[in-house]
Amino acid sequence: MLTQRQQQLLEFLKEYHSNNGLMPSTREIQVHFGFASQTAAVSHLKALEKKGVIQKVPGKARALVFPEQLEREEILDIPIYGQIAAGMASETEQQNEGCLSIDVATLGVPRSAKTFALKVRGDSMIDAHIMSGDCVILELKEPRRGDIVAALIDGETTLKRYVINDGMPYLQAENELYPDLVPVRELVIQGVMVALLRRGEGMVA
Amino acid sequence: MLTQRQQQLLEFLKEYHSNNGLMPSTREIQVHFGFASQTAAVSHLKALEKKGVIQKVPGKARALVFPEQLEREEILDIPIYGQIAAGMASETEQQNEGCLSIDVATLGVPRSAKTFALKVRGDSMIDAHIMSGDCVILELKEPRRGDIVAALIDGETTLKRYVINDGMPYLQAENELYPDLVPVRELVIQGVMVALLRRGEGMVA
DNA sequence: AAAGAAACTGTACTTAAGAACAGTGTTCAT
DNA sequence: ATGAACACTGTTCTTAAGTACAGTTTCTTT
Repeated sequence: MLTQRQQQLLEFLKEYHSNNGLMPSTREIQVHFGFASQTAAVSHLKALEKKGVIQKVPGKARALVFPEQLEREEILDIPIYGQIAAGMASETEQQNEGCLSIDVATLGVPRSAKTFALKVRGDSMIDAHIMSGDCVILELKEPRRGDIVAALIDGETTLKRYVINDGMPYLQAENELYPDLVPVRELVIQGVMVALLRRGEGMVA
Repeated sequence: MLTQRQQQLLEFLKEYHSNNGLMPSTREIQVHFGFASQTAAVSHLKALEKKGVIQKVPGKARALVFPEQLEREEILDIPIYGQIAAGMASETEQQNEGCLSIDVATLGVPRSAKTFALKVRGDSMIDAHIMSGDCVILELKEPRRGDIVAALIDGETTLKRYVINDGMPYLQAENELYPDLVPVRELVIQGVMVALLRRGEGMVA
């Protein structure tokens, strides 16, 4: 569909945008490709627009948009706080072990949601099909019964199911080998699981 | 950290950027807030930059960037082709049941990777902890032994583990209740699983 | 052989938009 | 009480950057 040259143009636009967070001007395109005339860049952009891979907003500067970009909701940058979220509530700086960037619509959370992620270690939630190594995305909100939550117990964060029995909240592991019910006194819920991301080379069980 | 007014400014920037795919000019900010002077917008932007929530590229038009945006890799828009990918190989238009937008770094795939997603139905891979309703993200590439793949069998796409026994490729379900080995003749591998996304309200098992 | 798209050159014009500078009034902490 | 940050007004200047139009050349494709 695109010619070779047009492909090159598009690639440059993507690269420039990715590096600088904004679109190049027609003259910047000109110098990048070594055109003697600015019009070369302009006509290429027109061709790209006609083929629908970019959109131009007339009259405005650097006003090129990728159509996909417009359809996206806001991208959330979800910090990964590590396997053990100990110190999260304290003033200790949470170590940021990278970031997950996901569209809010993809996650299915409200735009205003406060989210963070934890890497699961161990198999205490294996019966809920949460594996060691999975990234669990949590939202700061009130848990409802049956939710899977990250809770602070004895200075360590664990993932458990939040259940209510006779009005009393309990935490429950999803693995028969683990202590079935954790009675709850000083219960600090750090977040409610809203999504899970598993990634990896082999996806080997 | 930010004053009320500065928060309003930032929100406007985000909203405008989300809607238009580019940043507002200082004069657009001016009219939006009803300032009598363009300088009001300029000084607010300066304040926001000093506080580190935006970056300005001097001399360039509409050249405001959110720092998070720069750190992100390219965002992939992964189409969801539905539960049954029948017709994928044919010329039938793949129905696009939405999209997942995720940073390539978050996924851990090369920028050039051709990816798509399928919604899992059924529990044939439950022993690999892939649940019904999960979104499986697949890449178009050659499968290696042990990979989980989407394969076209009898006009229907199923998720199976790709194993090689005595040089012969097999497909294997990850559920004891299912036919254990699917002998392979006309094997069409549609994609290799590279990630999994589970989302939902209750995350109830 | 003609027509059309693709890939440019060259020049000129207009405006969108950043930048600079000199102020005013308010609040707020030292 | 005094400087400093905050939240503006008003004016001017400059340039960054889009737009328009008239060509040339080289391919295809019909």
